Order: sequence, then structure tokens, then C-alpha cells
Amino acid sequence: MELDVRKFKILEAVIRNYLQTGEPVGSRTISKDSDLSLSSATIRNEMADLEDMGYIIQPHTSAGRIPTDKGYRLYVESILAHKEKALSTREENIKKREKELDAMEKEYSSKMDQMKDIMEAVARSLADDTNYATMISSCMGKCNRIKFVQLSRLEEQKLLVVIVLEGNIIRNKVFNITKNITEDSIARLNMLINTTVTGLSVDELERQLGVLEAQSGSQPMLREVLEIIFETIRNADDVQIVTGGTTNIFKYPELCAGEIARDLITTLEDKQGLTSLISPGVPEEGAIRFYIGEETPVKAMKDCSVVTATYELSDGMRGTIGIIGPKRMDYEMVVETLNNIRMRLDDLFRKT
Amino acid sequence: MELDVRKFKILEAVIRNYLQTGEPVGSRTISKDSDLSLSSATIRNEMADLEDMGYIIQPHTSAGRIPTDKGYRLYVESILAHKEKALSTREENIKKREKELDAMEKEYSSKMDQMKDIMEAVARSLADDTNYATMISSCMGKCNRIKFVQLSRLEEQKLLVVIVLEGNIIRNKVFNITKNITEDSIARLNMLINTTVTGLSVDELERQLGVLEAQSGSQPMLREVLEIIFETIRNADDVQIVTGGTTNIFKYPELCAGEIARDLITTLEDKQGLTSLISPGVPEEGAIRFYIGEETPVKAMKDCSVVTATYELSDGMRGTIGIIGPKRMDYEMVVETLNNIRMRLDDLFRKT
DNA sequence: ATTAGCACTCTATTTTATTGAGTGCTAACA
DNA sequence: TGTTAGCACTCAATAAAATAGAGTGCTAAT
Repeated sequence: MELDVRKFKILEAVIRNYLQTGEPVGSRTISKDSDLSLSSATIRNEMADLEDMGYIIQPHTSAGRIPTDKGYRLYVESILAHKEKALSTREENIKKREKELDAMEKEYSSKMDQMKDIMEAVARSLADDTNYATMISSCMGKCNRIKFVQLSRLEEQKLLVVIVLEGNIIRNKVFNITKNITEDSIARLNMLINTTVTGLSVDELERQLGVLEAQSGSQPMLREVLEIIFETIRNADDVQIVTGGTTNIFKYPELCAGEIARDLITTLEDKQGLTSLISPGVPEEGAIRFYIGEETPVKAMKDCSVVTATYELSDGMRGTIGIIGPKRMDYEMVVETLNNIRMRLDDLFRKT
Repeated sequence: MELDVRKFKILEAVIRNYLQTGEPVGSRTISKDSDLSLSSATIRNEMADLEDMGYIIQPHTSAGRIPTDKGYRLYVESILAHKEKALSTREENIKKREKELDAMEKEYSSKMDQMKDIMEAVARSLADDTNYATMISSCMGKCNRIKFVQLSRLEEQKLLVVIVLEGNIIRNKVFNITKNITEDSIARLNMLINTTVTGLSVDELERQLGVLEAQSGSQPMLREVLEIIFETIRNADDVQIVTGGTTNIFKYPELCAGEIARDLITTLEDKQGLTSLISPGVPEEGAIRFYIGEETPVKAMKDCSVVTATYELSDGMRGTIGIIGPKRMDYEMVVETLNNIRMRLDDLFRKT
């Protein structure tokens, strides 16, 4: 059978109506609400065809139709196709977002040491805007470079190591020393470290570790400090995931039924199961991905749609930002919001 | 009417039974399960009395009895009274916890810069152990003292300020400068700052701010740096609250009914509404508090019990750790666990 | 003071009836 | 040939009625 223009229009009408109401859509509704001026009987015939083709389905005989995953996908792809034209229709929306991000930027710079806090703030604000649950993965990529290291004495037996990575990610660590060490030694250590490790990535550092140790016979502390730096970078490279607005799930009755909400929220709180959503293969720039229903790699989300976008820092470091909502989510709005925030995030991280 | 020993024993039996089953307890059950060897009829008479006294209640005529808030409170207080005797009955439990905390300690020292991470780890582990939801407030007390400040150049136009507070709480901040500054000036600034602000609290710093500024005519940067330090301390003083195991709520059917779970989890995710649970007045050392049902200051928890304990750092800084569960929570276990973790937390923070 | 026995109450569960939205199909129509 | 009106049919959702059983309160006997 052929999916002609009229059929597509009807499908579109069904989906749009269902997005709003969440209730199965009947032929009469379409007949009245759409601008096709066709009787309900005709719509009925067409809908039967659409059902045969697998785009819509009846929850039971004598109910209206609801979109299938396949139907949603067609719809989503048509949106994406039409997107270029109407790219910035919602000016006021964008302005609003810019304001928010400006505010966020301020806060960001005021506690730059807490990368996680920023992620949480973004996740939260995004959730508030969209009314869906959100997740953000921290930037990963095993190519963090060391920018600066500072060693200071904190107490008689304690040293503080401050390590700054490319992108101004800062880590601290307090570290106990057994034998006494003079201020002078500390200064020399500082010098030595900064001349040798600055600009190195983990890989490079790992490779050079042997060499460095060999030439450090006179500096007994060096080995331990390097060990710490090493571990720190590895830690910074760990992918962290934060979530926001998980309780927005409760706003959608179809997700509250049975165990669904419970499983979803548990999964979101757990964060473990979300890794499959981030970095799925292709690093295509600016790619927005849709997982509709059963398409999702996370089984707790089989009744949801998930939309993810990638934000990118210099050097191939990238993170994922995702929105989790009911299948009948407002895809247009989500795509727009996501595009928007992604661009702004790129700026935010790159410029500092 | 008099609450004699027998009545109390029956009340205790009812409560214990209800804690386990969550179902109303009938007279026959008590008659069989308790060691009182009384017929169900006798128990019935006594239970009617207990109901008159307000310790138990029937959900409806012809149902068993369930404890009222008043009943729970009596029970909880009797537990507390008997606690001293049997303080460390559950050796194996304590040992397990010590192991866990040792592991945590390791992690703790490995990313000491992320106070929040530790809190989250503790909250989570506590939730896993108890099967209830947990919350921890960070340590507060407007008496953080500055221990050490380090200023370093990061880029041509960027300085890094590292501030270490009493208790080795570390904050970083990157800060843009407009005019160039020589390495020499930075070194002098470092010296000046460390000699003047070390050991000061916010209050003291605030008082001395004017004086310092007056004598800093020659150091144009000083003012900005001090401003940053100031703000940083204020920020560190902010009470943070983290929660863990919020989804444990789902394990108790009586909390899943209707909107209860929804409201609870929303409140826990929000963290805003939890402030009323922390630091409620009396700073009595080691106090464990019970909020049973309607007693709670958080309205979303009116169907829960909340147990809180205080952990203490040097200098009157203290935080709260709380457990949120159904009214029929295992109070004995919670008290024990809480006592245990509180002591260990005191150590954990004090020693570093 | 304790207990056995019985009538009574009230929830929870199952069963049955009722309603109404929406379909599929047929026959008439342009 | 495509469109439409009309009608019988299906099925979920709601309401109403019937049933079962757990547990009580009270009375009378021990």
C-alpha cells in the first residue's frame, strides 16, 4: 500500500492530537479538527489502512487509534526534515534560554571548582523548562592534559596538591608525608614537576613515567606526587552522570501506571544503567538521537522516548545530554531546546 | 485508666507484629504469637482499653488494630530506655559497617576535594543498609576559619585562587584579571594574604576588611582577591543537603498509595523542604530525634517516621543525618546504625 | 478475672448490569 | 470510483449488587 499525502496528513493529525491529550484518537475527532474536510467514515477507512501499515494501533477494538513506535518515528523524521526551514521560529523561547544561561554562567564561574554542580544546575534547569527528566554525562575522552600543578605545605606532615587540567578542571588532594621535607624541597619539586608534566596527557604521562622516575633519584617525593597526579587524571576522566527532574515523570499518567514510574526513577537515581545512552558509536557532530519506545537500550525506558544530543569541547572531549519523557513528548520543542542548550554549553565550557 | 505491665506487653506485641507485616493485628494473632498465654477474648478486652487510651486504633470496625503515633512514640521511648543495656548486641553488624567505612575512608581521601561526593557516598551506603531513604546535611556553622590561601597564575590573564579552610575543606576559583601582573607581585600578594587572613573566620574577616583595604594601597589586586575569599567562605558555609536511596520508598506499599510516594520523592529530590529537619534548636550532643507521623515538620512526610542524628566536627560545626521511612520502620536497627555511623563520621572528618 | 460462643459490622472481592465511545461494513450517492 | 450516511457490534469503564471472611463487642458461663 502507498502512503500518500492524505494518509500522512491524517497520521500527523492523529499524532498531534495524541501528543496533547494522551487519549486514543477517534475518526470523528480528526474529521472535525483537521482541515481535510472529510467525513469520519472516510477517515475511518484511511485509518484502517494506516493501521495495516503499522503506523497506528487500537488499544482494543472500539477504541480510537494511538501511534505505534513506527508512527512516532515517521513523525519525528518529518519534523527533522522540516526543521531547517523553521529553525528559529520561537524567538522568545530562545531569548528566555539565553537569559537563563547567562545567569548560569555567572554561577558557574563563581564555583568553578564544582563541575558536578554545574551539570546539576543545567540538568535541573533543563528539566524545569521541558517538564521531562534529564540527564547529562560529563565530558569524557582520555586526552585531558595537565596544565598546571601546585604543591603546598598544609601542615607539618601534610601536602596539598592542586592539579589543573586542560579546560580548567581543577582537582585537589591532601596527602600525608612521613618524613619531614623542607620548604626548599617543595619549591624544587614544584619546579621540576611543572617543567616535566605540563602539557602531557595521561597516555603520554604513562609512557614517560619510567623516564621521569629514573631521573628523580634526588627527589624522593616525586614518585608519590606523580602517582597522585596520575590517579587524579584517571579520576577526572571517569564519566559522571547526573540527572535532573526525575520526578517530572509523575506528570504523565501513562508513566505512573504499575511499575513503570518506579523502575524509571530507580534507574535514573541509579545512573548505572544510563551509560548505554551516552556516546553510542558515531561521533557525528551535533547529532540528535531519538530512541522511541522499544528502540531504547535501557529497558526501564521502553515506554518512554529518549532524545539525546552531544556537546563538544575542544580535543574531541564530548558529553551527552538527554531528555527522558513519555513517547508523546513534544519532540519539536525538545529538539529546539536541546539544540539551543548544546550550542550554549559548547560556549560555556570552551571559553573558560 | 492505668497502663499496667500486661497492657504494655500487648501493645508491644501489636507494634512488633505490625512492624513486620504492615497489616492490622487481630486479637487472635496476639493470643497465639505472644508468650502471655491469654485467650483472644482477654486480649480483645485489653486492646479495647489500649484503644481508649489512644495507643492503637482500628482502621475500621471489624479490623485488627494498628499503632497510633502516640503508640509508636511510647514504643520508641521504651527502646531508647532499654538501649544502654544492650548497646552492642549486634557485633557482626557493627563490624560490617566498620569495614564499609574503612573502604569509604579510602575513597574519601582519594577525592578529598569533593565534599559532596563523600556525603553522597555515605547517604547511599546508609540507604542500602537500612532500606530507607536518607539525607545528610553538610556541616554548618559560621565559624570556618581560613587555613591557607594560594594564588597562582594560570594563563596570561587568569589567576587561580586555592583556599583551604579549617577541616581541610578546599575551594578553587579561577579569576580573570584585566591588567598584567608580574610573577613578583603574585608572590608578594601571596605572602601578604597568608600573613593577614590565616586563622580568621568570616566574622573576623568581615570586621577587618576595612583595615586591610586601607593598608593595601600598593596592592591593587588585593581587594579583588579578598572579595573572592570572602565569597568563597560564604559559599562553603551554605548548608548543602544530599539525599540517598529515595527510591527505597517504593519498598513500602503503604507509602506507594496515592500521592504519598510522589510527594515524598519530589520533596526529597527538591531538598528545599528538608531544611526544617536539620539543626532543630537544641545542640545536645549525640541527640537522636524521632519524628513520628504528624510530628514531622515536613508535611510530605506525615505518613512517615523520620529519625535524625547529629554529627559534630570541631568548633561547633555540625551536620545532620536523617533516615526517612514508613512509620513501621525498624527503630532499633535505625538507632543502632545511626549511632554507629555518627561516631565514625566524627572520626572521619576530624582526623583529616 | 478469664474465656467460649455468637451475632454483628465492614472491607475486599467477585459478579452482573449499564453505558458510551468508536469501529467496520453495507448500501446509497456524486 | 471515491465519499458518505447509517446501523449493528465490540469492548472498556463504571456502577450496582452479591458474597466471603476477618475481627470485633457483648453476654453468659467458668
